[in-house]
Amino acid sequence: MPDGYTEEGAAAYFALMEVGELLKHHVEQQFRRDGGLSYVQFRVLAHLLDHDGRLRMTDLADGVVYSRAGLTYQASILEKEELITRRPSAEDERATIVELTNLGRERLAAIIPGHVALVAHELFGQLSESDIATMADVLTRVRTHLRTVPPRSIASRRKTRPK
Amino acid sequence: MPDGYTEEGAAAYFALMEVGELLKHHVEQQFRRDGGLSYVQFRVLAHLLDHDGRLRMTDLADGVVYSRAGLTYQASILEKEELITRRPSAEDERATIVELTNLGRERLAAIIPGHVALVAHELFGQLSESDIATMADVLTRVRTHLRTVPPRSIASRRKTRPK
DNA sequence: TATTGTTATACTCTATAACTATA
DNA sequence: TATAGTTATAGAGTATAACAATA
Repeated sequence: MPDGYTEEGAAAYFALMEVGELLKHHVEQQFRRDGGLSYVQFRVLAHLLDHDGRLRMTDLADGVVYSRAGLTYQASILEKEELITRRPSAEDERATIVELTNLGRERLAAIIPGHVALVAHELFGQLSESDIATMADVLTRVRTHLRTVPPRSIASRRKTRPK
Repeated sequence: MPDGYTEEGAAAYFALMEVGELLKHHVEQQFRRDGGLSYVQFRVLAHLLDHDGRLRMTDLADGVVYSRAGLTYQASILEKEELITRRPSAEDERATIVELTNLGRERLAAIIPGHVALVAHELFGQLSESDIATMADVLTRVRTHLRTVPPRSIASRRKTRPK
């Protein structure tokens, strides 16, 4: 058995996974209630907002960690609701530029305050500032480690089980 | 804005959610590879193992946090693979007792060592013992807080948005 | 040839509602 | 009446492979 496996480690792992799931469930409901968006859809819009409101499909797919086909599916829904637009890129005509519309920004604005309040209540509710600081530090390190894998949009290049 | 929202808090939240997702993705692949089970299916079997190998459907659904209908779907798959059995309860003939078979135990045994190794590597890899202790403490507290909601198997009783 | 994005398709998972049987 | 479980069904999300267009 590799070292690192302890009762406390197991407790941390189980709690981490369950907290992630429960929190996601709460957040999903809030997204749906306040903005009629699914979890993924919110993330797509939020990621656009974080990148000046425009990104290429592939970059957006990598950012939100989805396959390009999966993003095309979500993008067509969001486009139908006029929360984003899609148009060919001027520099590279293969590429599609996704752009957040004003309606998309409004939708985010309708969701974000409640989202912040929810997380503040559910997650930070009973935690001290030093707890939060430790969590941020520790989890950021783990995330960096976990990210050491190729993005999914080029997953077809992997060599495992080509079948 | 509610207090509790800080840059560090946001960092902790985003990292928490992403770590949960990435870790789940890695773990899912390992379950599939080493035992041909999905994430949920593993959890169903593992939850049974944690309860002397037998539980009623409803209790199993609550334990794994799924609707009864969803569990019936998974149970029929697991039963077909002979990893569990289902039979009516003797005390309450409405109830179904789910029982882990030897094959089910073997399947778990084929998965668990790799699972432990994976988590030890991916999650605990670069964390100190005190980091882990803090995580266990903090996240257990949050989990307790988040669990303050009725289990999903009786979700039909809620009074919000009866529609 | 490689890359971008879309389409077609199939599959997994989940939830709702209707139903049966038992308490 | 209420509870346990199943079934039917519908919907969301994801992945794979094949494809067209462009680099």
